[in-house]
Order: sequence, then C-alpha cells, then structure tokens
Amino acid sequence: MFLLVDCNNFFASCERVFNPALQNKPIVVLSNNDGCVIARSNEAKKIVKMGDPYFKIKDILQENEVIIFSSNYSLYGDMSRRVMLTLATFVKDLEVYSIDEAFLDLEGFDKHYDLTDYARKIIRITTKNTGIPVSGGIAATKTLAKVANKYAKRYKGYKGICLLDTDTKIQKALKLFEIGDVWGIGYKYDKKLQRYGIKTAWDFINKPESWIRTQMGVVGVRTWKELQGIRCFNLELPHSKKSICTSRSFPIEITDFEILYEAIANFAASCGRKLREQKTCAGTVTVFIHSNFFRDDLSPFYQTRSLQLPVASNASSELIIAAKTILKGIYQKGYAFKKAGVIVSELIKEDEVQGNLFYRIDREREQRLYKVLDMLNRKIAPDALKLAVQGNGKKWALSRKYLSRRYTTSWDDLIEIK
DNA sequence: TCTGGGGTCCTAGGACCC
DNA sequence: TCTGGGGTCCTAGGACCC
Repeated sequence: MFLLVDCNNFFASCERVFNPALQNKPIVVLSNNDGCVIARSNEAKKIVKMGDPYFKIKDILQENEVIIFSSNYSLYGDMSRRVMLTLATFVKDLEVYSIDEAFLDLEGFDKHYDLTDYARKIIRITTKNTGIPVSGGIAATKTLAKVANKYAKRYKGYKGICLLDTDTKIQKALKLFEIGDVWGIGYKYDKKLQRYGIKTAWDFINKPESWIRTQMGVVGVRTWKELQGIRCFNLELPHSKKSICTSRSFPIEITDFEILYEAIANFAASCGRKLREQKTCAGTVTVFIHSNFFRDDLSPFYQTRSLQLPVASNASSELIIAAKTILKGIYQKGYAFKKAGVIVSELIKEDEVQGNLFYRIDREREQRLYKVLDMLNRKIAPDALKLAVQGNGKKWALSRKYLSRRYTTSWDDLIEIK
C-alpha cells in the first residue's frame, strides 16, 4: 500500500506556524510579483478562487479582511524539508513528490500495524514536529491514494487519514468522485469526458480500455488501470532534473536591451547555481522572451532560440555568455517584453562531461571559483557574490509587498521573544 | 494506371502535475 | 496600472537511413 501525505493549505500553513494570530483567519498567498492567488487557507477558499489575479479581487479581499502574503519560498522550502525529514523517519522508502506531498511505501506494514492507526501516528507527529497540519490517503495505487487523500481532507470524520482497501469502499469512493478531480485528468480531458457523459471516476473505469486508449492514449489507460487497483506507477527514487528553467514576469514592460540582458544574465546565473547543486552540466542553453500576452491591443510576440555549448557547463559565466549571444539574435527593438527566461537542458553528470579538442578552458580553476562563490552565497545571502553583469536588479525587480520573514533560514529574521 | 517495407531521430505541440 | 514558476511525458509528423 501507498500512503500519500499532503500538507493542508501548505503555503498558508507555513505563514501560520510563526504567527499564531493567523489561526482561523482567512489567508491568501500570492504568486511572484503579487500576481495571482496560489494558496488559500480553508477560510479563504470560500472567498476567492485559485489563480484569481490579485488586482481583480483586491476589494473582495479587503471587505472580508483576508490577510495577504507575497510568496516566501525560502520559508516554504525549508518547512517542506522539515516535513519530509520527519516523514522519512517512519518508512524505509519515500518519494518526495512535490513541495508539499510525499508518497510513503507501506509495503509489509499491515503485518504489524493497523494501517490507519499507524498513518494517524505519522501525521500527528509530523504536525507536532513542524507545526504544519497534514493529511493522508492509503491505497494500493498512487492514483487511488490521491483519491483517498481528498476524502481525508474533505471529511473531518476520517481524522486525517482515509484508507481505501476493499472493493466496496473503493467503489463507493469512485462513484462520488468527480472525474476532473482525478490525478491525471486535467482541464481538457475533464471537459472532453464530460461531453461523453462521464462525470465520475466510476463512469470512467466502466468505459472499455480501447475507448480510453483512442481518446487519451497510453497516459489515459494508466490512470484507468490505477483507478481499478492495477499499479502502473511505482515509487520513484530521487533523480536529477532533465531540464532546469529560471524565468520571471517583469512588473514593467521592458524595451531596453541592456535591462533585458541584465535580467537574462541573472536567470542564467540562477540556472548555473541549480545545475551545480545537483552536480550536472548543461549541453544546451535556451532563452525565451515574450510580450505581455494579456494585452489585447497588441499582437503577442514570442521569440525563443537555443545554443549548443562547445563543452557542457555549469559555470554561470559561460551560461551567461551563451545566453547573451542568443538574446542578441532574438531581441528586437521596438517591442516591449513582459516575461523572459533561460532554460538549460541536455543535462549530464558533472564528472562525465565530454571534452573538446578545439575549445579549452581551465575547468579546475573554474570549479574552484564556483565552489567558493556557492559557499559564500549559502553562508551570507543568496547572490551576496555575483558576476558584475548581473547588476543590481532594480530596474526589473519583483514586487513583493506582503513578504513575511524568513523565520527559519535567516539570522536577521529570527523571531525575538520579549 | 501502376510507386515497398522497415526503421530511427528530432521537434513542436499538447497534455498533465504541483 | 496590475494576470506565477517549474517541471514531466507522450504523440504526430517530418526528415532521414537502408
């Protein structure tokens, strides 16, 4: 059996841990640039929708005295790490599936424990250790564990844990489960299935496999099987990423090449840092820039281009040079850019990089340099030490008006007790 | 008039997840 | 005025090989 543990309203809960006055109050967390709603406390769920643009719902938030936060990923990332560390003490194998979710392998546990009791113990101790409320779903497949988890959250009676272990229970659960809420069924397939009269997960599994295959390909068939208890997804072990992206929307529209370049240089440097963190090098650098797609007075403008590096690299300086070459090729005067990003791909392990007879660079020296740079930035502050081309970021800085403190990762932000 | 059969690799786009 | 960011996998079609 799998146990899926999911943090309740994760970002909102993180904000509450260090500010208990927020208990039982409606909270929303906004995306970068304070753009739109990306997390809500239960109280706020009744008031605004996920993804609502902030500027459109400002008044509603105010009327309802909703407390607003800009996203604080230093805090959420660290709280996530704490949750995962606690969960890891209970099982041999777990897969950290996202910032707020993990699949735990309960194989064999049923011989010694009552699964529901054991899972309740897990979530009780996790909440005690971290301050984050969590809930869990247990079932034979990941997709069913996801279903179970939704029930655990939906009904208080489950006391945080829902177990789907018998055909009767599963059938009952699927009959009441909307098809669009199934893991693997997104917006498009939801609409499509609804058109064919498929409203619940139960309707879905009663379609023939061939029909699912034609309409939704092998991906759909996997979901169809998983809902019937046939395992298609196993616990995945940690692996390094296959591509890494750093991108931002700008609070203003940028027309100037130099400002855009400064932003791109920072994105490339950030990709470099992430590459070094997972000990990989990138073979290809891609840059994209685009206009404000929300403006209907202008036709959308989008440019992207890739460049193969002569030797795969994770040195920020080399990535920046490549990114600048690309940017020069795709930048066009007279256009206003609202969003840009750098993607690095064709990632290979740091120590398996293929050399190049015609392009020599002192890799050892470079590696020592970035080792020091990363170490200092970890110790002092992100980007305490950076390349001069990265500038000061003032011209394109994100707006984060409602940022809380980095309670757990910055000495300056520690709570003082009076 | 009629035009084989079997394969690989790459890319763009589309679907999904959080 | 103001609309997030970061990923994965699959598929179809085109180009190529013999």
